[in-house]
Amino acid sequence: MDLDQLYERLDRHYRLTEWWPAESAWEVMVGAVLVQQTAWENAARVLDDLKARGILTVAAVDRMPVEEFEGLIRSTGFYRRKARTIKALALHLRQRHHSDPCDMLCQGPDATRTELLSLPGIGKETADAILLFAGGYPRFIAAAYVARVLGRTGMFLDSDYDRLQGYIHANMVPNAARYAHFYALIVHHARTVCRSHPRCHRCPVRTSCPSADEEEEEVADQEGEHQGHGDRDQER
DNA sequence: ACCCAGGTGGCCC
DNA sequence: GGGCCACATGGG
Repeated sequence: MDLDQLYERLDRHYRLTEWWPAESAWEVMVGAVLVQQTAWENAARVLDDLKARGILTVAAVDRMPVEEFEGLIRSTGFYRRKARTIKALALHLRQRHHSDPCDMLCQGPDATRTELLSLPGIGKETADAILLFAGGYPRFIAAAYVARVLGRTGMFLDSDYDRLQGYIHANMVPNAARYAHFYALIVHHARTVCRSHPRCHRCPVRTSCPSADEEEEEVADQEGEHQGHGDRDQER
């Protein structure tokens, strides 16, 4: 199995229609920070709240005291660090790019990436998410989920960020829309099926996966989806 | 009461 | 170059 085959099979199986809803480059940037080590639903709630308050703008965040912003994003976890990161990003955009995210992005992927990585709290993954989803540049996000899925299928066993990203870039046509879609498929697949404890019995690529665990009991086979919490009567 | 979540940076060797 | 840790809330 190669990357294109994995992509086709995940696409045919999951049929995702949207993966990073955002109405502006700034919304992508804020979302990329808020979603760090957090479920997307938590970040999305905060984004909706900021939007409803009319403060999902560079200028509004830039003017706001950091303590106030912390309170607004608290439910996404790591809120002190994330608040400082987003404030630093807003300050950087005001000082260097007329508070316009697109003014930074239009410099091109390499210059933009260097600037993003110079900011506290923005690492390779967050920078590449911004480049891909806000800038439309074909940079694949070599997240932990990607390493897990490609590792289990045996396609690529190295989880080092740069080497993993290099593998994707070298083995897939560098098309931003395709990268974004493929990334979304892998994230969805890793969260629902290829989890820490994988559910191989419902995996669309199990016949091509050397890690597939055939003898998975059929417990949750039907769509019942009751999470029983293994909390049965303890003593025998 | 666990484990996991669309990471990053600091410190250690 | 890796391994460990703090950062923090929310959901299953």
